[in-house]
Amino acid sequence: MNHTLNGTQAIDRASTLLIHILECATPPLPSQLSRTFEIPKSTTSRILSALERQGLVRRDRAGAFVAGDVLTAFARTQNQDSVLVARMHSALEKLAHTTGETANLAVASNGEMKLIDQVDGHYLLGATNWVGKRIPYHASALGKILLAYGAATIPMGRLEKLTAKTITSRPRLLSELESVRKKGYATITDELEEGLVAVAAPVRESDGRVVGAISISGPSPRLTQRDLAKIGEIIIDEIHILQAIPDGKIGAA
Amino acid sequence: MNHTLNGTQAIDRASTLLIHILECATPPLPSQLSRTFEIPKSTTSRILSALERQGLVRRDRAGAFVAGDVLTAFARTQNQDSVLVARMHSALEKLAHTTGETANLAVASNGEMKLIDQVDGHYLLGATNWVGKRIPYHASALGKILLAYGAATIPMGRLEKLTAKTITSRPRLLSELESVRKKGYATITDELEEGLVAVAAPVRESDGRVVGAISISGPSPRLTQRDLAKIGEIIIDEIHILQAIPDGKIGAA
DNA sequence: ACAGTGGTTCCATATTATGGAACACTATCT
DNA sequence: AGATAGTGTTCCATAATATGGAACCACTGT
Repeated sequence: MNHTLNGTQAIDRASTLLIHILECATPPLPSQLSRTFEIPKSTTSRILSALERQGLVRRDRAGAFVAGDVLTAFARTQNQDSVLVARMHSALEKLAHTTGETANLAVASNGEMKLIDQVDGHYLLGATNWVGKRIPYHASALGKILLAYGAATIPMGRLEKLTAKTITSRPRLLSELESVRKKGYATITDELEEGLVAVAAPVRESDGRVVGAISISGPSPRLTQRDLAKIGEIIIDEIHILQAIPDGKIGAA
Repeated sequence: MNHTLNGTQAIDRASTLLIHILECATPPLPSQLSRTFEIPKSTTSRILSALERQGLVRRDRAGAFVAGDVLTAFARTQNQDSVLVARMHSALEKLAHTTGETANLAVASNGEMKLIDQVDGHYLLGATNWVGKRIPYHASALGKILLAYGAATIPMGRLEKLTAKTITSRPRLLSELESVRKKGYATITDELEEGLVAVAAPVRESDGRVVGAISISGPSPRLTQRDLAKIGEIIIDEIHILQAIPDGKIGAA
């Protein structure tokens, strides 16, 4: 009975059960899981015990399985974005309006950058919708900010070369980050995509921690290096104004 | 070389890797995982491929591992609470003020009820902090509401008997839910804890879907059945008033 | 009291996961 | 350029490990 070609029957079964538990609206009992996936009672029980021991699943009062603490904790870390979006959206709008270019808000999320809000400028040629896209740290203005201020760490492994101008050497990236910290803003020129330039500045939590970044990006013919520098300062000012407003803690759990 | 006493080496190793990936700030490469957990390269690679195939993990551009789509989707479903808390907090405050008793807000979350906000009344004897506590559907007023209006489904397995008065028979629970729908509110009397009574009413999304419930609870000597009925109506009114206010969509991603 | 359902533990069995070796690829150093 | 070190994947013989039937408890509801 060679079901799977590769040697991962146990892990495949465990994963299937785990995923089903996560996606199921009403927590399944061991017996149901056993029947649904045609895995013998005893095996099902053993797998679930293992997952439970690791904290990936948990039993509710009735013995049915729900997501475990490890996963709920993970979920919490993922979704602290909406507050930031709400707080910064007006800044994005104002920046997009005054510059005419596209404004973006990004946060560092588990290794990759997450773009969580965008306001388009009034030009026809401009950045397309980036929200949800995955963009590498080292080739974007937003990413350089997050790296420079410790909101993210330089990823392991190769630094992917996206264009001829992309920074792929670690020493060069480090010195670039140093200069970002000196200026207070970060720029890219053709490093992410040919003809695309951008400038970004940090968004801070009330305790000073950098938790995100805001950028303005557009085509290089329209934005000179001088423009970028000027816009960099404008972004910084705009964020400062917003952050002067005290915001009480919202929400409970 | 019998490492584990139970027969779950593969699952244990896979879980360990998965959890490490979720908790790691910077995504680990296969080689690092292999070294950290002293699992041979080949085995590590095979396990990671299996997890990737299932969508539990994903590779970033550099080949390092981050949480997969299944898990990020799960995270999204978990945290849509904060909006509701923000919208309903003032209602809780008003209810706690007018009744003097403790007000709670709950949502249905993956099988178990999640209490996400609470405002205490002015009595010294009252409900303690419930936020974060896990309370079964069938023995709480909030839970009965969520069940009655389809925001949650009756859990599989036994209905735990918490006190002598807890409803533990499924037919009885069904008829109770029927009567809840007739009245528009739900009550409990000594069913969750001896001497504790509560009344709850549904919170609806703009499309009419019930997504949560608000309750008032206190000691039975202070709240008669008549009081509960009256408060039930008050809660319903209060929620109606708030929900008349239109709320624009917030946030982007 | 008894049948029925659900869950866990046990243990002999062989299926399945294991890990060393060989291979392929890329960047860094000389 | 050529050499080297570090990484990731595939292959395959081996035995360690996961498997699942059966026995055993525990609990309801009839």
